[in-house]
Amino acid sequence: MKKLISQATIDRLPLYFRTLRLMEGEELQIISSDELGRRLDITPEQIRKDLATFGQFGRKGIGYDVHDLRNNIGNILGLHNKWRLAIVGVGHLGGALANYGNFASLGFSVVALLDINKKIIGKRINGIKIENSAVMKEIIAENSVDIGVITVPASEAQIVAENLIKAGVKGLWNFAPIKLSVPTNFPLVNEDLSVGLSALSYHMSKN
Amino acid sequence: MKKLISQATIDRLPLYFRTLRLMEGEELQIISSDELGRRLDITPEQIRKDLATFGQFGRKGIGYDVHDLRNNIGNILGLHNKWRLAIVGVGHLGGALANYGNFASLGFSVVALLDINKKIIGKRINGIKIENSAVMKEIIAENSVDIGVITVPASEAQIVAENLIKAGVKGLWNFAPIKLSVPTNFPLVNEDLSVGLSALSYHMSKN
DNA sequence: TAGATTGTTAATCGATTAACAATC
DNA sequence: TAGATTGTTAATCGATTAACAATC
Repeated sequence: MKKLISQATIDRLPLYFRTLRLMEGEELQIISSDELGRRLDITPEQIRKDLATFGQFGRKGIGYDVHDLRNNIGNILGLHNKWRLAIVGVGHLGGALANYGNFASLGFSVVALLDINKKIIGKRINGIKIENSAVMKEIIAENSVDIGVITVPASEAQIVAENLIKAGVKGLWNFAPIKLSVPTNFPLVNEDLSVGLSALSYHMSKN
Repeated sequence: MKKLISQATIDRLPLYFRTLRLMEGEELQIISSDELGRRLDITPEQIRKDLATFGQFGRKGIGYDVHDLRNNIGNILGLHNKWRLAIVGVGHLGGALANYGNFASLGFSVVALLDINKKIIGKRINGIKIENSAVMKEIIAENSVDIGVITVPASEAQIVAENLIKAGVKGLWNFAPIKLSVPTNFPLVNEDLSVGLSALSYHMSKN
């Protein structure tokens, strides 16, 4: 009987993780749910409830050990896994992600780049050679890729997703603005920039 | 007495909008909530409920006119506004967004680029000159900028946000991984890529 | 008319908030 | 001890799902 954990809770954990890391940098030893909540504009009750989903990490009357809690949340999120990414579609966005430094500190590294554009195949970004998508299966296997990053046009995204799954990736990070069909429970996260931008437009229009 | 509309509903509207646009391309005239739901993996009840929040757009026994509904949703989202964007921080991500074509079709256009790096000030991306962030106020005013896009490092994001608001932007689209403090109800949308990536890590770790 | 489909009310489900005993 | 703070149960709130009358 699997306990179901809400997506809202899972999406807050990275915020806690990041803030705790900042606090470690500030040499803070102990933190209360109250202070953590103040920094993130999240109620302390919400934080305690989220953490209680996974165990008991604090001490009554005291608070949470910053380092321990950061470690525990990192483990819950699986950030110790050193995930290996392949980016499919090395256009502007794919190229930007290949260069983006923020993921490395969370344990993610880009190990392969794939495209179908002959003009850029063979070029290198950050030392990584852009390979032909036609040999995706081999590249994914050779580089032990865990996560496929989809930054191709929407029209190509579904077939790329299927090929990545066939090639053996364990999860997909999709930037193409389209609903992908994947096997039930296959790990997939969509980063749909136009949703956020449209929501911003909505809120601005009301004012 | 303002009726409160859930963020979940607002975030689904862009999905409806996009799908309806595809359907227009397919020359579809009429669509049911059932068919629209099938394409997006959303229940037809949910779709009807979302739409009912804003009015009555369908015909009983018939369905929705694809073109009309697309237009209505576009109006609700404020996509007729031709929003003008300024990107602050022209690194890899900022540069990628400056080149990104998907927004233009939704009515957003990038009209200004700002950075503090002397090495890139004066260069052009897509014909737009990178200006010095020191003259932000003037650039924002001259170009009638509506939306500030924050793609600077997290350490700079708060001050950039404050400067953009002072300069007169009406909304912020923030890519820096940090909680920004802005005036109550000031339109702000966060695109925190590390949240999605961490959630993906979580789901992959469970398997 | 019979079948299809919306718009809306009612029922259910799930997430957040409040309250508080335990305990440092 | 008194004050602080967690972990957890109960209460509330809000969002989704179900049901169905209206109607094309």
